[in-house]
Amino acid sequence: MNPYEPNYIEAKWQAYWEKNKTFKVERDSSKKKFYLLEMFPYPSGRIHMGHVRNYTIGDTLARFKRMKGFNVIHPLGWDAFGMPAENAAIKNNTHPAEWTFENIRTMREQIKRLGLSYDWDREIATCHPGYYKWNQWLFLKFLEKGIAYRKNSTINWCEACQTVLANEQVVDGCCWRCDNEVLQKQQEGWFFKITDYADRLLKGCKSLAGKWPEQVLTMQTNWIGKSYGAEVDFKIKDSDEAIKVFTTRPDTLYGAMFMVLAPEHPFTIKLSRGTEQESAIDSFVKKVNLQDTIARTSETGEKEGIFTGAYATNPLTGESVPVWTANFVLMDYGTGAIMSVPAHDQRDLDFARKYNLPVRVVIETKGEALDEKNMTQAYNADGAMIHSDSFDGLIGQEARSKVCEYLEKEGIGKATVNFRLRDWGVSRQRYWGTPIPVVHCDNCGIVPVGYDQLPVELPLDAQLGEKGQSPLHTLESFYKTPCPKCKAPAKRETDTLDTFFCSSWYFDRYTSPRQEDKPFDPEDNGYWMPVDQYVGGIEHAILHLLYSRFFNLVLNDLELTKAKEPFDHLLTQGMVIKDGAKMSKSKGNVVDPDEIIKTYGADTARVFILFAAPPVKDLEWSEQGVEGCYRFLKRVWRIFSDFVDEAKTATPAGENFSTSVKELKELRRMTHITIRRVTEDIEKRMQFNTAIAAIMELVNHLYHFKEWKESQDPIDSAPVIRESLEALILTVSPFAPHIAEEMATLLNFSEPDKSWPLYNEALTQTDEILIVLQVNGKVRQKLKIEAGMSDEDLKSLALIDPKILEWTQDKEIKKVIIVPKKLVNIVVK
RNA sequence: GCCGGUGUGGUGAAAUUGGUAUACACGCUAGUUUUAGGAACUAGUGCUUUCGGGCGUGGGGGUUCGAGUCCCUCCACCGGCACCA
Repeated sequence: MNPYEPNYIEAKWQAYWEKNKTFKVERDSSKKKFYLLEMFPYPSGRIHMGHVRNYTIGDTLARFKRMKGFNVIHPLGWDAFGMPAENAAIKNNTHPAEWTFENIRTMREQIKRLGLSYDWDREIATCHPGYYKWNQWLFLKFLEKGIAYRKNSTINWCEACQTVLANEQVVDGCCWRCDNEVLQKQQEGWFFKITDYADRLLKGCKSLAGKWPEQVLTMQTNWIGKSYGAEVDFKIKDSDEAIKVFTTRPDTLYGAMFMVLAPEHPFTIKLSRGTEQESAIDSFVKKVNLQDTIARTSETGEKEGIFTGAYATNPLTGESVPVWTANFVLMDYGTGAIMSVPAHDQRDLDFARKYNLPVRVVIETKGEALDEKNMTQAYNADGAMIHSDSFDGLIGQEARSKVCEYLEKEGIGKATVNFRLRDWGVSRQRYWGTPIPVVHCDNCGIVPVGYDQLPVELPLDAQLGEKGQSPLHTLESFYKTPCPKCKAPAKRETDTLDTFFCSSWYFDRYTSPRQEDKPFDPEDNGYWMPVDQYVGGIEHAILHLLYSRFFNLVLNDLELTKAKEPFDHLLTQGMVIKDGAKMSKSKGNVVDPDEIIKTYGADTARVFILFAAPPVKDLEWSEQGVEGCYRFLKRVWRIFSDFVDEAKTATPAGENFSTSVKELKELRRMTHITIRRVTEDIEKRMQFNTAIAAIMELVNHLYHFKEWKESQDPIDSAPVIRESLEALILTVSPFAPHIAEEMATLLNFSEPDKSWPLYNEALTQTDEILIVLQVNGKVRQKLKIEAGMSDEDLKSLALIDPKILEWTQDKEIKKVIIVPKKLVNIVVK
């Protein structure tokens, strides 16, 4: 037979799959569905190893589930709007659309060379009007529902990208995309009320426990940042107004010795008027405003503050407390004002010491009593309340509840919760995105574009500004439009939507990608959703994965979708590493997938990527490792070739087959053990590296079997060999589908033969089992015994074993522990 | 600081329920074959040893007949959050 020629085999099968639309699926309520999805790529130019890893993991699972009889939907599309297209367009003097579609063409071909089982009829590109029309449609629904709203606020601005960024898109004070420093600016824009969904998003996190990586759930939980506490009113002296504070420690209220307002708090300026602090406050506020927010909110930043000149009343002690303002209090968390309890909060203590403010201990410590005058470490653990009137003695949660009850009764406060999560800013001052479908009219204000007027098309004849400014702002033919309501001349919104909008529901669109009258068909969506298994990088732990969960809840409320969560199971794959660093162009350590495919074939690339590390771990690229996998596939091909003639016409050994030849029994056992191991490794553990290792062992065994057979008089082994080869082909097929298809054809498989093989438990058993004999927990002997031997017989056998006797003679046997089918441990003294 | 994760041969890794530590692969060594290189095949490969054995899963301690696995503690590295009241 011919040598293994991956290029020939792979081209042949890829053409076959394409021509026959092998992986096209339709809704079929008689079949159990499985939705397998990988995070869709940004068409950046060419695919990289990270993509290959992502899609290989997904494809292996998709193929496995298909063989298991599921109706598997496995789509791919393009996250096609976004900045890089604009940057490339400016650099190469082309148009973002041209650049994007050219990249899609290139990457699509590359992806096809990997032999991935996609239903290409469901392909989408988010920059296509047929897709973004529905972005706009959804935006209008959000507007109607009050989820989308406009406000003027402090926003994150990236000067390099010339656009606003959402909080989730600021990483360490820098732009997530270009890594330039992010500035704060006052600007009006569109926001989504993700904060309204904070609690439901949090509850969802709990429901996903065990199905999503714990790390991702923890990150989302922290990002949402729910804290339980109380809102308390501190009456301003000589005024009817009160300052509202949020605290997580109402049990320390008796120790609140002063208050601190954020410099931006309206009361900061207001309270200082008419006091001697007036001008000092003005210059302090000005100074803090000039401070960079990132530096201001870093823990190492110097705490600076100043007295406002005003006093308020501690509602429980009735004492007058001075009201300060300081740079470390943030306007957008809680109420923008805090009560300071220096004895029980480190920041407050540092501040009190710096400005000589009083300290009072109101929580009893476990160890040494605190020294109010000299303490430098605040005591922030729970403890019994002291110096707190009738509350004395109450501890922790109970203390906090009792204080809240009292506050509520007196009408001066209440128990409340606070979130760290902020609303999602979605306006982008960019060109290559979804136009926001509203019109600004001098008479009518903000007017939504009619549903029948969608899509508001992105003009393709626009010229990008030199610095990347969006041409929409200056393109009259785009923005000049009559008001949809009063028909007077008006101006279209020229900002576009954050591209994360597109990726927040694309998985819904896949369920009916060509639907023309709605974003997707509810029946299709109800059948296919949720995504059963989502595969992607951890970098979207918060961004895309949180936004999508939020969208899904809104779509639930709009009665467009039913699934409670969009992604039932999530697998976050590790990075691809070479020479100790993530593969990247800037590090110059990239390996081109095309080159690997050309040299070794896609099957080798796939097997290596799955074999080198479990999916969740980082994967170290190794050319030698790739060669090892190539060698493995060549070994598979060769052993198959050696046996194919004998096996071609045979009926595989089945239930009723029996033989007394030890080697044949052993090969059958190996075959069935392999099926079991591979099945469980894929299905229960998603550990493809050990699944492939198991197949390697089967192949090694087949070589040994062949060697044995050649040294014997001819025997009829065809049914057993056939059974083994079938198992080999089928178990290897999710990993290396091309070689598997080729071998299946050479063995004349029929379609039903291609379903996932079952193992026979009885055949995985041996007649003889190996028992480990231990003395005091140390291995001293290994014994082969008959499988049916009783514990008693085994014990006697162990005790008279000469090797064991060497260790037990002259010693008292205290105990003998027998673990069935595994070991005997003799405890001596 | 808080939360989460990781730590096993020369290397990537395995050990699923507390039961033979290092499966599978890479590399290396020797051999067969080959004009050579390569490839393929065979054997060996944790450390140590007085050849009985002893030691060995980041360090220390504990529970147990038995610990890579459970508990305590410390160290190193990675990731996230962080003046969040």
